[in-house]
Amino acid sequence: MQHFIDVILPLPLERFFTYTINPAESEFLKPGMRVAVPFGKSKIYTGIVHKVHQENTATYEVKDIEFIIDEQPVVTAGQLKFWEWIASYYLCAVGEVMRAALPKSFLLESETIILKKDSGSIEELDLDDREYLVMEALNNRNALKVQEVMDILDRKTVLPILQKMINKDLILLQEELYSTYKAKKKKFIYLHQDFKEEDALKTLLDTLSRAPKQRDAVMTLFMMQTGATKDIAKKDLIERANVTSTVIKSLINKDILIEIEKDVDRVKDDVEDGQDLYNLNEDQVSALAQIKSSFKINKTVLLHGVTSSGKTQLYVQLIKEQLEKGNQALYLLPEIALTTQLISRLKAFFKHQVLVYHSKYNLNERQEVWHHVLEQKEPYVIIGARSAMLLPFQKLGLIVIDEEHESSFKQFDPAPRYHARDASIVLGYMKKANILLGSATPSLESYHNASTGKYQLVELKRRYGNVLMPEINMVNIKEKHKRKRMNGHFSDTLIEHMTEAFKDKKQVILFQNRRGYAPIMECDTCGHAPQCPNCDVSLTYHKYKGQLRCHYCGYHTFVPKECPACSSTAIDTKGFGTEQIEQEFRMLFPNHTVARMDLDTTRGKNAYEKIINQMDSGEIDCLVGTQMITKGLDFRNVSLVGVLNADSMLNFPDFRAHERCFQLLTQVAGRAGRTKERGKVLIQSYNPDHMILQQVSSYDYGTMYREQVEERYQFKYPPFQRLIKITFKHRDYQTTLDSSQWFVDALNQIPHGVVVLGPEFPAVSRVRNLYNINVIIKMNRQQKPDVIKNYITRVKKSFESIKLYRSVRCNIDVDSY
DNA sequence: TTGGCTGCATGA
DNA sequence: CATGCAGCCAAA
Repeated sequence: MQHFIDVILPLPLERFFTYTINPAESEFLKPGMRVAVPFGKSKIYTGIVHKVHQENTATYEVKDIEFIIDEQPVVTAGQLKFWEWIASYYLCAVGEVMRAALPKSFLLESETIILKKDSGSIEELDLDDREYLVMEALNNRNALKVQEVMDILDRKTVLPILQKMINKDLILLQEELYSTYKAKKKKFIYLHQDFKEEDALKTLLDTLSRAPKQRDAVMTLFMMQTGATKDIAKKDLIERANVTSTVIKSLINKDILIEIEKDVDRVKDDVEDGQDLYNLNEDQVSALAQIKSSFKINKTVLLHGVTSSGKTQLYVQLIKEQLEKGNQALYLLPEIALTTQLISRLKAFFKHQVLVYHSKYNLNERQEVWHHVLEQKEPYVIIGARSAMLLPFQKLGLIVIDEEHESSFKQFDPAPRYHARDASIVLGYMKKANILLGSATPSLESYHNASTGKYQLVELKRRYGNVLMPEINMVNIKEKHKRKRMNGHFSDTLIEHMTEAFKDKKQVILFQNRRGYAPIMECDTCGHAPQCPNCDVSLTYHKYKGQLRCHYCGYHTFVPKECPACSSTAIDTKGFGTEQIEQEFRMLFPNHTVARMDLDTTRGKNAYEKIINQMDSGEIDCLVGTQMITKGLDFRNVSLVGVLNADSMLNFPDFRAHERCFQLLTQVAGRAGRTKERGKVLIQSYNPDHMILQQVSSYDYGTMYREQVEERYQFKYPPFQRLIKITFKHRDYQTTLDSSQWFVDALNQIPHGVVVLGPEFPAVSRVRNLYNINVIIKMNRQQKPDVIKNYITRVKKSFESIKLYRSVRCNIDVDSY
């Protein structure tokens, strides 16, 4: 009997691929193991075994697998099921989910290596120019990758040349599989066997009396060893004994000390001891009880707690109980809220039971976390951004989704375009885990689910320690302009309050949801505004760098001295961003320090942390930032938050604009006065009477919810309807338009009256030289999503078989937020 | 997604 | 006719 396996490959292909294996392999291989398989003419990929079977239905010649990578499955059966759910719900290939789920280091890559065969002098050989170049390069480096040959010869098709060279017996190809994973090594120091006895040690110390530093080192090592359970790291020894590494080295040379390099487990390394998380207050105790009773009947809970009401403490309690039961817990946060502040607090509480998983962590660390979760030697709490839900959970008891309203839980590009909140709720059902959503400003969807009884709503209405919610006041800048009370973009009221705050040695946060100096630079004479050559947007002026930048594609040029259209030198800017606010601040408050926090200033690896630390230590008086500052930052000494212009957020052409604006402003406001004294928030706006702003200032989530939900109902938006967005991209305008129109026409033949909107150009209709067109499909809750999704998939398949439209890229985004 | 194959335009 | 490039299609 023949044996086969079906394999998932990390490619955007619909199908599994079948390979032959021998009976022993068939015995050994289990779903979830990795195998290296040949695919295509020359490639080797890492695949995941999906199924081991004996059914030969193939009409083609089935290939053998290359080799087996794992002893044990690295992917659980539960994960495979979950992957398939994601693929079918979000309309993508399982392979794409696999690629998103596995740490990159799990995917071995084949790279064809070219080796030099004959060591004879190249001058003697009969070579043409290209062969000569390749041979010369091989003489210098003796191994080349195909990619490097392409670079050397500056052309794409090198394989025929290489083939010829193989035929001439000049080179050989080596298919090499390699893993990029390298365990972190650490050097440890041990005392040589001979000196373990006390007498021997004494004699040794005597002989070292003329080398006091070496003597110290040995003494210190001996002291560190006594009573210690762990091995002594070289670094620690050097530090403790206060000697240089040369001292250690000479001791090693004398065979007195031994140095051994060992793999250390990054994850378990270095946990600092810390304090307990404080006790719960009355409100929290009752909220906790409510949550637990809902969990008993397997109901998902939405925890609506005002900013700084101590939601985290509840999470910690619930997580603790799970860990005590020996379960795993998953704590999802938006990327940006995963600060060291929070992680170190949790590490202090849960010690080594905390695992952190997000994109800032390097591959090796992610691989280690994966193995820890899989092997579950201990109950762990995994704190992570959206991709953490793809870990190989075993006994998952609890999923906490904090800041559940955050749109960054949704992955946009590339596929799978999943929403981590929604998908992890499904994961929770599959794993029979309790689910807790938390937010100070819940998304309308979740709140709607709570009010229809699908979720249980639990509220925390007071701040921890009974600190009052900050007082929010509006500043009408239309008025202020009229009365000439504006100083740049600062109203007199804002300046007054800032001065006061600084007098009390308090800090201030200023919020402007736009980076750069000014979003538009415009010629006063002819009105010409420099545009991005690749995208359909104006370039943003960055004064500090003297550049005009495109925020969509990263294009940048120098600022023109005169208008490129009419040569006038009267060039002005429109609008303002964080950079301009920072500059105006320096003029207004020359004696106070300011820092800016936005995408531009947090590029570097630790830049973000650095700003937070400076803010914490009080080095900075004022922090100017974009929405980056709204997420989970906990500064104790901020008494005032200023929003420079709330209007830009209200006038966004998106059905979620008002909800977002409410959430954003409420969250920024929450940064003020987190301890004892009541904080203040000033919101500058041209429309201070706008509903949303009024609701923000009175903390009226309820009214906001009711009004918005009514609008959503009226205009057929979520949570009443499901949205699927299809985006078409192509460098040619007409092709994009035609192709999307074709798609719409095909979709309109869906029988059950699904609403298809578009083709529609988005606000920015061209990005990176590609035209973008959206088509939106709306379906109501009665319609079967599976049926419609199947139909969409069918339409997409026929779309892709049209020659004319083949080069149009077509992305399907289910529940596009 | 990748690579190779096909077909076509280009150039000596 | 060789070379180069674009578009198409299979991959197990």
